Amino acid sequence: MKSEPNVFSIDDLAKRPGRTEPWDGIRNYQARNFMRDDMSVGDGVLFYHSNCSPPGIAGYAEVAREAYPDETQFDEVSNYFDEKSSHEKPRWLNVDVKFIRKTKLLSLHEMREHKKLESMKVLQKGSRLSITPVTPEEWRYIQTLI
DNA sequence: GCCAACGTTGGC
DNA sequence: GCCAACGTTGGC
Repeated sequence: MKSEPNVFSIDDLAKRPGRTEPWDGIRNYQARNFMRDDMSVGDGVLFYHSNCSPPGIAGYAEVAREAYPDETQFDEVSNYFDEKSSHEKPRWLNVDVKFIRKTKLLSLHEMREHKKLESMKVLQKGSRLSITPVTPEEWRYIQTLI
């Protein structure tokens, strides 16, 4: 899961009450569907710092609550407000994410040097999704690196 | 700041 | 349903 560290970093997550935070503000259907369909409580999360220097995986987290309506879509003063959404028919969802631990940064550059990671969705050309799946093989290999 | 690669919107 | 215009992401 990508986050811009100047907006919300792995350190910010560690400081939240219960070390847990709703992963709100997702306004892309594919990313929403990953949360809705493919993420369960206890699933591992790679916390990726994007739009920074250097970008890369900065820590481990886990899914702490399955997908539920994203409150920010109903908040008129929020940047994430969606006037086409309603409590009756919420359009956007989020999971809760819980801090596990920080890691040595596994930079994007370094990730690209590992052949066993070349299939990762997040490394594909043009990949812009802020949430992408990781295979068990990719997960296990990354654990040998950080 | 640039820009490639997407996703979304809306006229037709 | 097509597709041009526009907006966003995020590495560089």
